[in-house]
Amino acid sequence: MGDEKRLKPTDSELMILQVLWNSGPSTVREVMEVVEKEKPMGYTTVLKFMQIMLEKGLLSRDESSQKHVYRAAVSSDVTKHQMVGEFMDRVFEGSLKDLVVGALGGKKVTSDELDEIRELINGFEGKENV
Amino acid sequence: MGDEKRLKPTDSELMILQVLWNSGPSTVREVMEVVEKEKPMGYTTVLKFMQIMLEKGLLSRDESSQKHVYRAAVSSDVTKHQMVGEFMDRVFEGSLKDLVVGALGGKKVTSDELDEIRELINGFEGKENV
DNA sequence: TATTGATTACGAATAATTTCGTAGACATCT
DNA sequence: AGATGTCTACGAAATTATTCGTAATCAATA
Repeated sequence: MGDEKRLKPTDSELMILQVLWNSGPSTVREVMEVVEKEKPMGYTTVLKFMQIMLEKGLLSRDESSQKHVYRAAVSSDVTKHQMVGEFMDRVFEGSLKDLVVGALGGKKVTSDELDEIRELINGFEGKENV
Repeated sequence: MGDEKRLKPTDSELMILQVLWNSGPSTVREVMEVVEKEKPMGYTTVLKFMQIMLEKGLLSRDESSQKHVYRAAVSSDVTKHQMVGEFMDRVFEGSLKDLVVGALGGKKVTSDELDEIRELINGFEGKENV
């Protein structure tokens, strides 16, 4: 069953994953062009990260062309779920409620957002246990 | 108004803050004894962190006794709120809804927890703006 | 085939974080 | 006073993350 690997992508690694999740399989240059808008970063820097991520198993690549095409080897859903789980443990001692309080606290939230979340919660009711 | 300082306590710094938030003002040894249960760490390591945090303004201390007594200089609420804000931006591109989906996703959640959160959301209704 | 342009591979510099050894200060107890 | 134990200060090693320069490779093309 499930492999309990604990991924903890660094900030830079996460940025790259986000691009691949959003845009699908891409070359280093394509990733770099998107990343650069957010955070200026040389081509070889991005390349290096992606090579490291390949070794770690965060990415896979197609080398059939001279321009290697990378793709995320971990899913957005699973990775983000793991990350929020870790974060919740670390910052809110595992309390989902406190996480939500923290996210809402002091902030202006539109009632549309609240509605959306309410729906989510309701949609979850009933399937608490696998 | 408001100082827009972006705190980003490291993992170790957060652990120390958590102890001080939970236990109140404490000596290095007291903090160390709590921290150690979670993560083995030498006395001088904890001391060093607390000295660094003092410089950064995360802690303040009372030096009137030979055993310095440290206290958190940043509030739990504000710090955690900032942290979850940053996290939400970084991982979920700012979407509160996606954060909640991520936290719930694939997980077993008790209906008590769901109830709590529903209440929270309801309690928030109405005061969306300031 | 030589030149140009883009790519990957590699190694290493820099920076940030974590870790701890050692020295000196201070109090307590013989 | 001298020995012991606990404390702080300081510096620096070790580790992890970020950054990029340089060389080698490959393809298109002049």
